[in-house]
This record gives sequence, structure tokens and C-alpha cells, in this order.
Amino acid sequence: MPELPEVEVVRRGLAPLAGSVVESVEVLDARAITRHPGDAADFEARLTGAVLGEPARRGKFLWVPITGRDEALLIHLGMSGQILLQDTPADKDRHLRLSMHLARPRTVLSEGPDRVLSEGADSVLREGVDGAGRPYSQERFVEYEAIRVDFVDQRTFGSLALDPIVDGVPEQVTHIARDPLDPAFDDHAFIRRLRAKRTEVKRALLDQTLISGVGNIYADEALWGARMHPRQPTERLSAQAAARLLGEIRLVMERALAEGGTSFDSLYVNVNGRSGYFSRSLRAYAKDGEPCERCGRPMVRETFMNRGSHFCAHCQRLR
DNA sequence: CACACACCCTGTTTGC
DNA sequence: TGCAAACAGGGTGTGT
Repeated sequence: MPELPEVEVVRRGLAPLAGSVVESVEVLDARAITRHPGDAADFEARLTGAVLGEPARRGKFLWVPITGRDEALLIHLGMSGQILLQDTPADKDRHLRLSMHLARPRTVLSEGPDRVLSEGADSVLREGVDGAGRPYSQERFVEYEAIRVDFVDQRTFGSLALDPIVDGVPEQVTHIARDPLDPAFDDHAFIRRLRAKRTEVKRALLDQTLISGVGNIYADEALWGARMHPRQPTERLSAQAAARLLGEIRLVMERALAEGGTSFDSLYVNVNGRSGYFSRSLRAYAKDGEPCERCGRPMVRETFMNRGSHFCAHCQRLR
């Protein structure tokens, strides 16, 4: 299901959970943690009590660092995974695979010269200096609200895991290339590596060790935008054409992000269960039989890599 | 090493 | 109508 823009929408939806404490975890289907090295009991035990940090993402991988530990809760949504935040009890989805019960701090303690003397589950004893220069110590109570985080996944290709952090990313993400929206993405290295490949350009775009975050939809959209045939041999791409393709990838992903991602049905939704709107803006994906928006000739679909490739045979020529 | 493919799963759509 | 095949946004392991 979800490609970079959809995963980024989910990441942003999880940001308000930073600082939350995991009170309990229920693995309802062990297939939800196939990426986790231990069993369900191990996953539940290690995650319980954890304090969640700021969610991060590379390509289609998402993770939430565990505060004070060198590990993260790793999330990959696969084809049909969803993360849903439930602040009130909701009907349980047939495909609910895992639930986490969180306590989210409702009040944020002010920053300042205060020194924390002791920290309990629901109160903090602090000392500091007041405005008149007089020392004080006081106990402030923290309120928590209960939030349930559900992992729903029809096809069970998605998975969660607790994964050690290696070189700043979860171990299972170390082989994944940076994505095109990452400020540290190296354009020239990408263009060089793309042109050095001896394969077809769409295969290369789907190779997450070359560039991450691109899936079948955005590959077709970017190739249409760059007027490039999906089976164009990479070794025959000019540097200019490769740069143009990278620009189209960024353009389509940024536009999709602004629309909340691409949804065809309820399988892709944000953390509140709502669909994105970018499907209205697609120009290639699933447009077979419809006129090309550039030249008016019918778009075609070819099966390729066991997936559909949608393109305009007139605008997107093999070179 | 780089590349191509089978496989993992469930639900919906398409075609005979 | 019923049934089977094809198809759906993913990553990974294996063989060449």
C-alpha cells in the first residue's frame, strides 16, 4: 500500500505521541512481529514501560526511538498495514493484529533552571530559583491520557519489531538508501549509480538500496512526468535524463504529501482513519485506457515484474 | 557482486 | 450463477 508520502503522513500522525509511556502491549497475531527477533512475549515485555521518542522515517520504514535506550520500535506497513490512534474505545477491526496502550502526558512541564529531584509515574519533585531569587522545591503533578495505538493489517506483510540502533538508524534499515526527500540525499551519487546499472529504469526505481520510498504508483507517475519508458535501459540514460527523473520523483511525492497521500480505498488511511486525496491527481497509475493528459492517446498497461506498469506509449519512448 | 524471480498473505475483481 | 485465476500500494531469501 503505502509509499513514501503515505508513510510520512503516518509518521507525522505519530509525532504527538512523543513522551508517552507504553503501559501494555497485546500481540494478537504473531505475524504482526515477523521482523522482531524474539517471540510475542518478548516483544510485549521489552516494549512495556518504554518511553516513546520522536518518530523518524527513511523511505517506507518508520521507527519510534525508545528514550534512554539504543533501540527503536520499527514499523513497516507492508502492503496493507495501518496505524490507528484510538482515544476512545472503537469497534475492533477484523484485521487488528496488535494494540499498544499508552499514557500520554497531557501537561508539558516548563523548561527552566529547575532541577528534577525525583520523578515518579505521575508526579515530579523539582527545585529551582523563583523570580525573586529565592530557592524553592515543589511537586508538580502530571496528567496522563490513555491512547490506544492499533496496528491493523489485512495482508500481514507489515510488521513491527524492536530493533537496535546502528549508525543512527534501526539495524533493519541500514541497507536502505536515503530517500529523495532526505536533505542528505546525494543527487550526483544517485545519478551515477543509476546509470551504472544494467537493468530497466523502473526496476532501478523500485530498488530500495538505490533510492528508497518509491513504489509502483510513484514510479509510474515519475516516469510519466519525465517522459521515460519504464523499460528504458539504465545504461543508456543521459545524466540530464536521470536528473530530470529525480526531479519528477520529488515533485510527485511533494504534491502527494500536500494532499495527504494516495488512497484508492480504505486500505490506506492516516492515523485517524482518513483517506488522502492524491488519487485524484494521478496521471499514469491505473489510467490504462484513458487518454494521456499530454497527448490524448490512450494510456496502456503492461505486466512487468509481476506488477502493472502504466504509461503512454507515445510520450514515453524507449531510447 | 548485480540481477531476476519465487514467496510470503488475504480480499476483491475479472473472466470463463 | 459459480468458480478459478488474476490482481493489489511491500520486502526478503535464493539461485544464477
